[in-house]
Amino acid sequence: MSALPLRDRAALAELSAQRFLSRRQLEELLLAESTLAAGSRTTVVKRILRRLRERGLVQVSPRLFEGLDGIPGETAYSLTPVGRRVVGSGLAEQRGRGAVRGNFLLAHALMVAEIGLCFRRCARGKADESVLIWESDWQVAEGRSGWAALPDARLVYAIEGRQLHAFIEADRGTEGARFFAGKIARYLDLYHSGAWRGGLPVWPLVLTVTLTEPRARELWRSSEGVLGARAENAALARTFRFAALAELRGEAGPFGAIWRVSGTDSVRRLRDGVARNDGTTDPPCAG
DNA sequence: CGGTGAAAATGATCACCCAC
DNA sequence: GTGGGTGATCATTTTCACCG
Repeated sequence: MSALPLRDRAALAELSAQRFLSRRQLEELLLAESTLAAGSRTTVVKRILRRLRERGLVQVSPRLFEGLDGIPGETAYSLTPVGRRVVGSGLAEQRGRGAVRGNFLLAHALMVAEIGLCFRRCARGKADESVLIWESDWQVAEGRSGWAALPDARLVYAIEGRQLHAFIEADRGTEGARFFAGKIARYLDLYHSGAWRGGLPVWPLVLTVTLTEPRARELWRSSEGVLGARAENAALARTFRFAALAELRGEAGPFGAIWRVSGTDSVRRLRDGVARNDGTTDPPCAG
C-alpha cells in the first residue's frame, strides 16, 4: 500500500480522523490551498475516492436527503475495516462506534466536520491565525477515560498571539431539551471533578452549534436552567455558548457569529472568549 | 560523475453520462 | 436543477537509461 499517491494517503488520514466526510468536505480539506480550478478539484477528489474504493479502503454511505442547514444532501464516505487497518487508525480499536448506526451518526459526523471546516476557512490566508488542534470525539477520548463528558470535537485556535480552547458540540435538533440538560450537567461534573486539568491547560469554551437559530436559543435557555441553579456556576456559565451553523458558515465566520451566553449581556462574539482562554491565565472560573 | 532526453506517471480539464 | 460518476485528451512532472 506504500504505492498510494500522496493525496490518496492524505484523504485516508482525513477520513480516519473525521470518520465520515462528504466529497465536498474532503475536497476542501485536501485542496483548499491548491491553485486548481474548481472543476478540477472535484474531479481530482472523485478519482481519489474511486481509487480508494477500488482498493477496498473506502466505502460509500447512503446519501443524506435532509442535508445540513443550507447544504443539500450529500453522499458520505468512510473507511472500511481494511482502510482503518491501513491507516493504523485508533478508530479501528473502537468497539461499536465504528459501525454506522443508521443515518444519525453519519449526519452528525458530517456536521462536526463542517464546523471544523468553518474554523479552517476562517484561518485560511491569515498569517496570524490557524487551527492548531482539531480532534474529533474518538481522538479526544484517547487517554481521557475518566471524563464525565466528551465533546464531539476539541479545538485549539491561534488568534492574536493567543490560543482559543474550545469543546465543540454539534446539535442536529434530534435530542430533547432534557437530554441536552443532562449533557450540560455532565460538563459541570467534568469541570468540578478536575479530571480535565490533566489534559488541558485551561477550561475551554463549550461551543454548541445547532442547525437553526431558534434551536440555539432553546438550548441556551435549557442550559440556563442547569447552570443557574447554583451560584458558584455563574462564571462557568459564561463558557457555554450557542450559535447556528448558518452563522458560522456565513460571511462573518465563527468569530463574527452570534454566540449566546448567559448573564445580562446574553449575546457575545467568540473573540471575547479569546482573552480569557489563552492558555496562560487561569480559567475564567478557577477557584 | 552530472547532464540529457525519451518514456512513464501523474495532474488537469472538458465533455459527457445517469439518478433523483 | 443538483450531485455523483467516467472517458478522452492534453499538460506537467518524475523517472531512468544512456551518454560524454
